[in-house]
Amino acid sequence: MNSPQPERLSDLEGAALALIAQSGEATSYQVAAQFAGSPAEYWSGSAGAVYPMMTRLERRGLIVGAEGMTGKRARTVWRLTDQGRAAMIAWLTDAERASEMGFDPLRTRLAHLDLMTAAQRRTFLDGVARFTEARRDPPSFAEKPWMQKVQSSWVAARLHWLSSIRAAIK
Amino acid sequence: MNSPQPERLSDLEGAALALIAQSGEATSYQVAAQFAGSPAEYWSGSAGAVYPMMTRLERRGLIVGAEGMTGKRARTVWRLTDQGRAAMIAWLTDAERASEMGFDPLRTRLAHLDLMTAAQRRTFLDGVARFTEARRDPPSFAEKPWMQKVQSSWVAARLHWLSSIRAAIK
DNA sequence: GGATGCATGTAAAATGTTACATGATTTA
DNA sequence: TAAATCATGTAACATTTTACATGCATCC
Repeated sequence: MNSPQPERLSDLEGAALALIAQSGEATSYQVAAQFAGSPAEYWSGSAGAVYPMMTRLERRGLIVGAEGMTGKRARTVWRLTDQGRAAMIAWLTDAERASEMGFDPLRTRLAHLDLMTAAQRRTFLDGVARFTEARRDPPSFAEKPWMQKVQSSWVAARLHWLSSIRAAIK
Repeated sequence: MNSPQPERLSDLEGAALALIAQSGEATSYQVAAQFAGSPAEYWSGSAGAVYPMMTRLERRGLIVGAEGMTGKRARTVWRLTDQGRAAMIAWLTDAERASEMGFDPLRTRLAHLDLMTAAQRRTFLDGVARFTEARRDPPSFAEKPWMQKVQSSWVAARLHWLSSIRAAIK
């Protein structure tokens, strides 16, 4: 008796709605800039992905745009509709989805550690540990001090994982 | 003085070459089945992604196909060329790429924990811990016992990360 | 011997990347 | 005021998803 099944949000869409919710409103450019500035390289934040996505979200009734001006320049400022907020919260609190493994470039490679020579393996694992360590303090998070903690404990957990692996293949 | 720049492999392509290297040869179907059977839902292993990718890899000279038969059915069996093996090893041993954050559905949501009510937050974090715990022993890895260890220590690291987060937001 | 699932694909549509265009604003 | 950068997009292209087609093998 309710509408056909309001297609579930992709993670890019969910994250975009969440970003709008954070400040109440945002332009496509601002959303794209947030993605681009994330420490996760996965989120490219390219205009070609974000601008069309926003008009899709509008068509689905999840956001509404207000035509505005920055100086002499036209622009659209997006806000969540009630539907959009509900969809965002459903996406955000989906614990099952949140526990999926996602895409992990390290894990993908670990599955093929046996294709490396012993020397390559050593160099590789050392290198990964060094690069991971360097991520402890990325240049973001000015306004979210607790995200600093999320980040640094992510690094700690990864380094711990790496040493378990070293021990296991020894 | 060397060729234009042999475009770098995507992670899907790198992983496909590595899968072929594991057994020496494989059909597109077998590669797709490996992706589909992975505990990481990210790798869909759909035919529409894998079959065309294999012909792309062939055009790039990284694999060669031998026309064969299963009973009365035609099929193509792929093997790595020397170039393909070199490209695969370069992809596999790239420590910098391996240390990227990739796409993590949990981390993406943690960045917006402040949009949840306290009760939602509790339910969410409990749920994630339960679902993560359940991944300790996935039904794969028959022939790679050490991957079992990689998996279980991944779970341990994640649970540890989760409890750091709980402590931080308390 | 019909239904179900395995194996090999292709086609249409959605999504994302890369590259460009264009005007406004800031900076040197 | 010229050059650089910010802001707002669009277009062409590549990739991936979803859905379908088709023939073989197996099982009931």
